[in-house]
Amino acid sequence: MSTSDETLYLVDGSGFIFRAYYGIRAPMSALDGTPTNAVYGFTRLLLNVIRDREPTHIAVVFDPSGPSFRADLYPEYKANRTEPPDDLRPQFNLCREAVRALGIPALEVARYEADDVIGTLARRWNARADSHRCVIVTADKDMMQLVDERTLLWDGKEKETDREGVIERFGVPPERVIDVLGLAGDSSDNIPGVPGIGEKTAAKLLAEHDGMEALLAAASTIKGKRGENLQAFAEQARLSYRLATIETEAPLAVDFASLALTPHDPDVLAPFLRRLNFKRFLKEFKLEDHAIQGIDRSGYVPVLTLAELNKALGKIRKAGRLSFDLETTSLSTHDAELVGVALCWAPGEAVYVPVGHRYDGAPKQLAVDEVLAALKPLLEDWTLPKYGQNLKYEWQVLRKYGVELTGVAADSMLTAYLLDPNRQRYGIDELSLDLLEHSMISFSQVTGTKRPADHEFVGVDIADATTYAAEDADVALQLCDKLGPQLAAQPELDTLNRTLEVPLSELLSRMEYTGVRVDGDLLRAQSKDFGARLDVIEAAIYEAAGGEFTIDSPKQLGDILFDKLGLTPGKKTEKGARSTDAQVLRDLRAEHPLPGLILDYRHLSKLRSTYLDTLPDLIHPKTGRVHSNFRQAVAATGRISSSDPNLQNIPIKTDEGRQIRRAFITDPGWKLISADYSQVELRLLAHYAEADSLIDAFVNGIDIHTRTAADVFEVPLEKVTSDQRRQAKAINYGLMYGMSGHRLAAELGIDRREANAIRTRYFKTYAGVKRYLDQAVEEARETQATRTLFGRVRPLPDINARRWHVKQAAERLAINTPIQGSAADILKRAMLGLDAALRGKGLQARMVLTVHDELVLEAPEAEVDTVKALLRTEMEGAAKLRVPLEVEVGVGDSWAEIH
DNA sequence: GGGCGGTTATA
DNA sequence: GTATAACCGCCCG
Repeated sequence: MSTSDETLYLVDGSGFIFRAYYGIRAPMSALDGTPTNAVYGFTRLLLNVIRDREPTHIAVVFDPSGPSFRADLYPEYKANRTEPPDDLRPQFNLCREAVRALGIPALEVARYEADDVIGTLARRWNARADSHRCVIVTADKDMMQLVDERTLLWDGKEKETDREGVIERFGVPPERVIDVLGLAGDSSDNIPGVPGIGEKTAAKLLAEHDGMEALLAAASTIKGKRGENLQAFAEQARLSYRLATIETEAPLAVDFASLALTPHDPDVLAPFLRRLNFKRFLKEFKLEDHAIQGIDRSGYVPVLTLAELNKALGKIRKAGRLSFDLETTSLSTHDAELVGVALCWAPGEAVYVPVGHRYDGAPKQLAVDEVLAALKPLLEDWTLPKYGQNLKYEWQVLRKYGVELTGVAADSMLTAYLLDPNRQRYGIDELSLDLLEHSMISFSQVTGTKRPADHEFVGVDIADATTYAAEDADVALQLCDKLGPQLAAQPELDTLNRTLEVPLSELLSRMEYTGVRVDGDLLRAQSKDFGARLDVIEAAIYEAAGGEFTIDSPKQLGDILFDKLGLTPGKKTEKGARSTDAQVLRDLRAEHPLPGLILDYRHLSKLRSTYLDTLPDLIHPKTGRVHSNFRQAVAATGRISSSDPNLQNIPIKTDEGRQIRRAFITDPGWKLISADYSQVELRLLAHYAEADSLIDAFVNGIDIHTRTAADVFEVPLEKVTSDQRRQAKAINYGLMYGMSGHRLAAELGIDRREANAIRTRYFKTYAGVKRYLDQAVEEARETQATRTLFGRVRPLPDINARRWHVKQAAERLAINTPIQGSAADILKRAMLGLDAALRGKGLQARMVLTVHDELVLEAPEAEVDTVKALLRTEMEGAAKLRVPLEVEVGVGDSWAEIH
């Protein structure tokens, strides 16, 4: 075999995990949220070794989990080590996985530390042939005792340590390193050594004596305390010497051939890197598009004839279930035309029915009408369970074609969301990768082009489209099959899925489809007006600043304010720059005219760019309406979010902003009706806390902040000042967010002592609130999760974190999530109840917007009174709490007229 | 063009 | 102090 010039790299695995952990403080996490900073740094090191150092052989050695033989010699050995931090613990095994994924042998020997295994291997390796070299990759100085002519240390970066390096570091050659450690001890390993002797002294003494034993023998000739200690602690020095000695004859059987460096297997490495979200490495290895053949795609068949379609439908009927996915020309449902339908009835068994592929040489396909006619009975059969991913979209497209999808058993996206609402994304690709460990074929792999654009699927080859589309339906089914049992194991979540989220996705599909009417001309006119005002402010800003600059750049603005004008900087931004946010600018208004002008500019500019200039372009030409996307699997608390455009942050607080709501209108003869819950979150707090005084106020319709002020400041209700009410309001809201005393003080503009006094009085009056806050945190600690009134669960992995601020943040979630989440559940229940009532009565009225505690409907004028009554009943009856739920309803021709 | 920091709109 | 979405500038590849 090979005999010359081989180099073995031995990596101190355990040591580098800690170094990577403390070296990379930036938060990083895998797809499932596991922290990965240490794994990343560790993997980077391994890559550096392989790429830059070109080893012929390599092994990574880890410390065993149990105690080493040294603990038998000395029970205190390494007894000073603290437990690894919580966010490091899960990374140990991931690092071992990383080693395996790179095709590198990982070694671990019970009762022998990594040092011993490395020492043993190094000696045996060098004994094989004169030409062999060994490089120990470590940052541990103790390893220096192993250095010789053919063994050197490397720190993983630049520094190499040979014999000269050891003498430089310790003042003694490698063979005397153990003597130094025996005398000086090693605080990191809890090796005692001799009191009063450190490394420098040890080296000095050893220069005069031939080794530690010789020194100890001559101890009586050394004067002073040092000599006394050397005599008194001679045994301790000998013990330390033994502890510090790396065992080079550890019992292990290693075939060096198995340590030869082999190329990694992309089928192993790619999924690992994906799971850990190491995009950088995927790129470096050019593995971005590497597919894992986790799912067999051979069962995917295109369907081009009616006979084939009917055969597939027979299989679906026989299987008794159907997962499907629609391919269309556009993600915007009002523009979407069917291009094909994927149908799957069992894992791996799916067909793709193209109906609209147009390209040179495209085969004749079934007509969309005949396909839908054949599918309609199945899609509308409520006894045939349907599955899919984000069926909210399918509902809309099918509705366009006159098909009313019924009998949805599960939506993989919603199921995954209920089981873990903390995920960042619920795309089918990621769910597949993460939960099925299957990498789906990407659009780019199918088409060779980057991203799907409108109409692009039309030109995709049917064979490719079959793979792509059928896989979507297949994976959705497999996800549902995998997650379904997990959901069923939690009855409350299962109920939420069946009775709340799935029906709601259908309702949201109708709301999106309907959209809301927006007066584009009005917005454009307002934009013009704002533009003129902004021109004036802009000129004044340049005047005040003494020159032109990019006002929208916080960086440039900061330079002007704090350097050029010399104003007093306030708080810092996250990255350490001087903040120019509204709070800072308000505080600076007394110093200079510029900050006030910037505030005015920002206000108008924000409104113009976000609403006035954007909304008119989002009015759909066919409907004259804006169709927002109501997203059901985004907010970890259970709220619905809105995007493209976000209609949940339309201004209301300022008069100028509120004008924008004048553009939200409805059709002639119709009215907008808005209903919002009055202080639903505070009512939930009162309910949870069973706080009598709060409950009493809600029951009797007393203003809750006034009541709180009366209780806390010990004055009669009618004597509460507006300032006291304002303070009470800040407390009530602050508590729901888990606010600190420090922040309360800042909020109220009082000092900490006063704030604490107010806090104390509050908790004395509302002992139940204190009890709730404590209980919420306590329960979260025990269950590592928090839940809403209706059983929606949010895992809180950080609730027992070691790091104070991390734990603190989780505690605030434990307090706030049940409140915000229960409010979200209640609104969702109300939406479904209201929808059922409207349909039951055959009314034309329909929901158009949902804004956390508010519902906006449009209704023919004749229905307004009925709808108002239904809104009250359904919203107030959506939950039975210890306090009544109250709803305020308003009617108008525009959204601005209502509140 | 993508990603991120800073800022601000809402409940 | 909770939950979002979206804009702009700026730096990067």
